[in-house]
Amino acid sequence: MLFTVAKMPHLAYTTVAIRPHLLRNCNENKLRTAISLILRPLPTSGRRLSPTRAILIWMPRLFLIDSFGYIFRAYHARARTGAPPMRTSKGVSTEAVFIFHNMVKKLIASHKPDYLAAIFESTGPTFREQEFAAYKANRTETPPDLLDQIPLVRRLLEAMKIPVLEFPAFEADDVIGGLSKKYAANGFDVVIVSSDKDLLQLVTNKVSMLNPAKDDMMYGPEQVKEFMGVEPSQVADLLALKGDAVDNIPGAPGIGEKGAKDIILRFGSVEAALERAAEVEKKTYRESLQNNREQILLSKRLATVDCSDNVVCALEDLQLTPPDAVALRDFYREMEFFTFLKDLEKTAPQPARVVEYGTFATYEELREFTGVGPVAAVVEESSLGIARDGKALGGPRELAEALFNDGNVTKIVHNSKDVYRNFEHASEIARDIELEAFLLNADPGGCRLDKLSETHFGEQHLPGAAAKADLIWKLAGKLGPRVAEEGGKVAYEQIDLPVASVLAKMERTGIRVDTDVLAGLSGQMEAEITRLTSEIYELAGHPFNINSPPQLGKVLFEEMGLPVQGKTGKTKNYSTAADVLELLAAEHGVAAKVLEFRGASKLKSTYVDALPTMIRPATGRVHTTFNQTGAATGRLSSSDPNLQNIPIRTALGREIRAAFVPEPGWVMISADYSQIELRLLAHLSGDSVLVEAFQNGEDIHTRTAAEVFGAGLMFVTPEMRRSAKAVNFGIVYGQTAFGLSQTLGIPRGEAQMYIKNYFERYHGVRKWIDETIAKVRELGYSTTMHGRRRPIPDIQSRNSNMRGFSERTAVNTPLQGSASDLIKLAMIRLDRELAQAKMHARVLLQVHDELLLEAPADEAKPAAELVKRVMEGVVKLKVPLLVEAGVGPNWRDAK
DNA sequence: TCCGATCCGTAC
DNA sequence: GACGTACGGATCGGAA
Repeated sequence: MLFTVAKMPHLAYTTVAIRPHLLRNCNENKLRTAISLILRPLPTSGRRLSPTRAILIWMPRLFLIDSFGYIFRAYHARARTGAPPMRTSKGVSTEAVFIFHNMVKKLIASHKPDYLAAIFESTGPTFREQEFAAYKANRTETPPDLLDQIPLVRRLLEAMKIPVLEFPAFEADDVIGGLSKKYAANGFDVVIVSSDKDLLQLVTNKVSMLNPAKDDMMYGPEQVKEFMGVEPSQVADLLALKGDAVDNIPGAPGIGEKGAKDIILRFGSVEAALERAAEVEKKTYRESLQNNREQILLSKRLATVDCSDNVVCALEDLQLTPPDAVALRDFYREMEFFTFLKDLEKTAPQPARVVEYGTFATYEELREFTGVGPVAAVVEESSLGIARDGKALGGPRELAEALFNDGNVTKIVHNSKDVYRNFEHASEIARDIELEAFLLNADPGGCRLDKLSETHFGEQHLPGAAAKADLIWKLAGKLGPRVAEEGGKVAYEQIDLPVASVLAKMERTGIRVDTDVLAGLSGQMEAEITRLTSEIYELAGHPFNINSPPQLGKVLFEEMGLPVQGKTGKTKNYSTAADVLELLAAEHGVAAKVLEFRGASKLKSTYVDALPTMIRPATGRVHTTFNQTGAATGRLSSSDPNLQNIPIRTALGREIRAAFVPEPGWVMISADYSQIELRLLAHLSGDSVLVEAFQNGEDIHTRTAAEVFGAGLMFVTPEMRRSAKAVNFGIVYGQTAFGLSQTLGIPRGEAQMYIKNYFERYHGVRKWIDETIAKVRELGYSTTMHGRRRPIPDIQSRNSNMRGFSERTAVNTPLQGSASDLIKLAMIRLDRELAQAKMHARVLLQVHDELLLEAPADEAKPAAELVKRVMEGVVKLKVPLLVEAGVGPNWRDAK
């Protein structure tokens, strides 16, 4: 919390941190005075100082309300006076709610907590009751009319947006103990709001207690000592001896308040007192200590608050937020708290925007609404929702098509691609808040509508199309200005928004799959798998599930005694990953067979058998879904099915690509960028060697081999080129020497040498990497060539693992993300040019650096040339972009 | 019976 | 632990 101390012209602009415990029982005026004493006037001779004010910074403060304890005491305090209980006209008891509400309201007004939570007792037995059946047995039975008010208090807290914490088997005291210890250790000032003296044991320099029942008395360590006569840490010891009637802590018979205090002051603790009981002069005390050892120790356990890290709650959930004015108003009405109702209307004359819901049944009725200005729109299973400015309507889904086809209506949606996909003739959509949210924070998963509602309004939204449309409208108001101010506008307007309709077209088109080819492969693989299965069983001596890594691990490493190469991450099982099996292949034939089994099994289950089930009967083709917000770098992702990971590397896998075929009489065209990320690295870093290599049209891996191994270009062997290729890939991914040594199967020192040589030759790259990391560290986010941003907060982390990860991400994102921007731009232009040229060729898939098209055979040549021209000419870089395009009867052969 | 975690492997 | 970005199948164990 910040506030300005005015009228202190002798002070320069100064920041002071104040811990509340230094200024207990201090109001704002006293605080100002204190500050003026703390700050010394700065010399003003010679120059003017401005601005002349001081800013005080409170440490963040967490208030924990011992809710039930407070309600209970407040209720009985009133009952003792004999005053009539407070009830509504319908006879509902409201007194405790009223008292609690006043307390919380006053607390917020006078202390302005940063974080606040109301703690409740859990239902069910706590560990204290399990240990000592009589615990709290003396406590007055909770009166039923008080009990009935507990749910009302909870509703009040909900309306005030104050989080309620309750955990099974933990008393409120223990929850408070755990939280106060944890957050005090994290630099918070914790204030416990309670009138229970047991809790004074939690007080430290960072934890204080506020007693709202005693004129907001604030207890710090000194006040506790004054009040209790012992240190806060000795409060439990004190209670253990003197006992507590309310909680039915038995204590030491014959030792009362005075005796307990003396004993604790003298010995320091219960344990020490028991140890040295013989030294106690007074006979009753001495004998009580000597004869009641177990009971006293039990008492201490009962009186001690459990401060272990016992509960889980997210800090951000505890942040104090403004109340839900609408819910609060309704609640006040129900409780007949008319004064509060008036206050509420006074302070918030425009009580939270209330949505006016309505319906429409015909397009004419819809038109009345849409004719006025932009609308947020959403299509659900059977309904259409539209909204603007606090008005939201719901109607039949049948009218959605007319709405989206109507070019005169400005539409704002969440996920425009879906609309384009579902409505072929949809007019242009003005805004897509999913993409806006993604451009602001490239968090896959964080852009879903429900997530956005939670993030921006901290609430689950109502179900129903009208409410959803209202939510979209509200979010649009929040996100739009930010995209403009905070960057990402170019990427949004020029790339992500326009590419949505292109992607929708691709999804609608789908791709033809030759099921005969797949059926043939399936049979072939089945035979292979059967053969390998029996061979592996033979070698193992018995059958087992080869697909189960734990079972396979047991067979290989326990039964067959093969050397263990490593353990898996979480479960510490034997690793049976491919690199491990490759090492084992030298030891035992079974490893190679398992590798073969795995390969065939993977291909069969993931692709060969799965793809035919994904064919949509209506079109006879498979229609993937491209996700524009699925990858933090801005890449697309593909799912249901994923057509961006169809095999190509192995011969058998490549056969699967032969099953992707064009329309009869058409051909496949595949066009892919050659080394686009390395070309972008050359462009962005300006490294002279790299730039020159690309300008000269050299083979970049051969060139790198020559540089790293200090050989002439003519003397680079295939082996050297292979190593250099791995180095080049590693650079893009921020590889370490360890990673490279693993990839290449060479000693780490050798890998380190490769990397060292690389950076010596490509020193421009080294410089760019360093500068890129430095920039991300400064800004907190990474950017692509077109201004797409990806937040990378962990780059400041003290954890070197996290920091290293962030640094690699910081280097990789501009490369991967810019490449992704470029191919999306190319797709947008290609779509336009194909239409202008009135060609029938159409884009089917994008696989990061590749576009796959199908075209009538007679269009093959011009279409392939067009694709190549558009992709290569998408931007002008310091190095040329090269696209390799091929035509063929299927995907495999179009290369 | 369903769901999430884990391991593993496919793509760029 | 150690190479960036994804998606998905099989298994397994626990929750419903």
